[in-house]
Amino acid sequence: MDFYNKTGKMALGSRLRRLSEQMTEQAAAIYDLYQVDLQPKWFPVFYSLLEQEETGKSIMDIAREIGHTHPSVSQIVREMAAKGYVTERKGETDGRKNFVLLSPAGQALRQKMQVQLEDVTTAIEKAMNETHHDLWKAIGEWEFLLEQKSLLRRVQEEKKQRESNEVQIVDFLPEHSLAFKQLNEEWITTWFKMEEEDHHALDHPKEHILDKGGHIYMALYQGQPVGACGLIPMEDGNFELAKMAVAPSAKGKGIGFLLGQACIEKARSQGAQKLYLESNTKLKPAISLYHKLGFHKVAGPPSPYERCNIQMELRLD
Amino acid sequence: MDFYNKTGKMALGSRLRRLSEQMTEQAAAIYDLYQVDLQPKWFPVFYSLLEQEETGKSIMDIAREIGHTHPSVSQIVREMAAKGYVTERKGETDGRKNFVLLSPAGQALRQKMQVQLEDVTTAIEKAMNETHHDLWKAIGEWEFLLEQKSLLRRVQEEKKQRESNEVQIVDFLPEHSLAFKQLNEEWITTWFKMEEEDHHALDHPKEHILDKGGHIYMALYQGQPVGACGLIPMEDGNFELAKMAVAPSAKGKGIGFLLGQACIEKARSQGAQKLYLESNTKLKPAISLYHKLGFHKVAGPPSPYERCNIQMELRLD
DNA sequence: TAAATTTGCGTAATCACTTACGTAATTAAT
DNA sequence: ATTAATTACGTAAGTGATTACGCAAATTTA
Repeated sequence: MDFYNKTGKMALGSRLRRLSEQMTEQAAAIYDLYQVDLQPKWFPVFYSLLEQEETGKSIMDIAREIGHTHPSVSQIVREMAAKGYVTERKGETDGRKNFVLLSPAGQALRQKMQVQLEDVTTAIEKAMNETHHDLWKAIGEWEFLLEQKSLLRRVQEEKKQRESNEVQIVDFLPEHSLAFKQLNEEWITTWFKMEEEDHHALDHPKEHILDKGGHIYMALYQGQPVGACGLIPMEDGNFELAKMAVAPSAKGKGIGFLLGQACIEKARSQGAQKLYLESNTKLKPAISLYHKLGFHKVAGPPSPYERCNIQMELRLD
Repeated sequence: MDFYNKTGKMALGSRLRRLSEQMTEQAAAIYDLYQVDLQPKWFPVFYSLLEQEETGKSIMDIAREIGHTHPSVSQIVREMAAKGYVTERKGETDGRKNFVLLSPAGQALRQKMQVQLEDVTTAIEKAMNETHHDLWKAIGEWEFLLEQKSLLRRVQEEKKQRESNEVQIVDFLPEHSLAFKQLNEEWITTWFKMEEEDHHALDHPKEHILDKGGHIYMALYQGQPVGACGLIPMEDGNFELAKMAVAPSAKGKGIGFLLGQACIEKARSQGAQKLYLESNTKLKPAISLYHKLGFHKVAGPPSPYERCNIQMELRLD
């Protein structure tokens, strides 16, 4: 297929499907050649039953083993039973189960298939010797890769990384005032309600944060402010990380992490030894972000905010 | 999938199918992630249309390019047209054709997909870097292999070779008399009718062939006689290859070839310089077997057999 | 120039799976 | 000891491809 040389890797799925369909079609002809009355789709079930257990295997056992869904196995078993190759038996201790066993006729098929399986195996192995890249092993590796981390997850990570490269962390400017307020109001009102303290800091960031020796970083994505985070000086010379907010529409770009990193660096450069923060355990993603940044839970001084039920800190030395 | 480590290579088809199904499922989720309103199955068609030709592409053009059947393309195009991503136009010079073109809406999708395609490609390429065996290239190689020679053909060859190892070529014994006659009668009566000469040779092989210095080989498969072939001395000191017969049930085991080889060797050891035979062009497989054995067409002396319309010979020196 | 064959493509049926859903049996939680 | 959740499995419907078939247009052959 020349076509797939042009599309590139993203057509991997389509390409695989085409190849597998070709092979299944050939398989049917091969069963014919050996006059084995077995449909290719039965093969995994049949093979699973060869490993004979006295009591047979339940539908779910087989499904799990061969990696199909149970309705698929159920249907295949019904078809095989109609041909007399398997017998079904209700579970004695567990009445829901349906134990499937190869019948004598099924056992006879096994004999007949023996030669076929050998021929097919040699044919495929000979073909494989003509290739440089081992399809069999490659499939195995991909099954493993996808089990570890789905393709979706892999693409999500790629997206996140690309987008976070497009995120700029900049110092707060007067023109960010409105965005700073809105971003914070948004998350506070979705989870809690605005408190007295919030209004002070959000309406007058210059007076309440910057002029007191604090700092504010803004995150810009495609030029638009989509995140904010403040450093507020504490009495002991350290800083509190506060007013961290990211627009919901800009989630998944690693913006919180970038803002956090910027703040940590700033605090360190200001000679702080610790970074402190207050949050709420309801905010799971936030807490896990703080963990990722290196914060850990501490028992701190009482907070002026009602919504605070967890306090964390990060040692900078 | 542990299971497929037990089944061995013959489950290659089943295994491929499972992997491709997993990937297609993931693909759908990925389109969702980028909010691209495109079904994974549309991808090959869509991609083919990106390579824009002013006039569009006909259904068959697309089908051939992406390696699907035309009904599949036809249906996908219908679905895409319903969403407004493509426009259809009847052929002007050829009224049967249906030219498909990406609509402006389709063009817009292309823009939107650009980033997604890049992310997916990098994700897959990164995953591929974690593997030792290149799935992409392996698939390409297999597509090529199967195009050259189908899996069925490969298995057939394997079967033939294995079975021909189980074929024994033995000298004629009195106990083979009946088989010798029946094997020959069978093919003669299916194609022609028995002639005077046939009865002589088949009823009394000893007198008409062996005692005159000729020779007969029998082919045994699983102990049963399934083929025969005679060498009849000619006046010029050479031999005629005749009475070659193989049971229809034993076709495809290379028996004819083995019998032919045995006869050729015998003739050579008897000091013959040429081997001669008479046949009929209706018997295509036989003629091609003779060619494979090295015979070529000649104009020989008139034959006593009515059914003879081709004469061949093989030089032994 | 008429008849036969080939080609393009749409519709319907089929295939080998899947999800969705329902029922009954078993196990866990309150 | 109920109630709730889980598990086993069957049936029905859906999915993305395929073959089978039929019609009409175009091309080849007689």
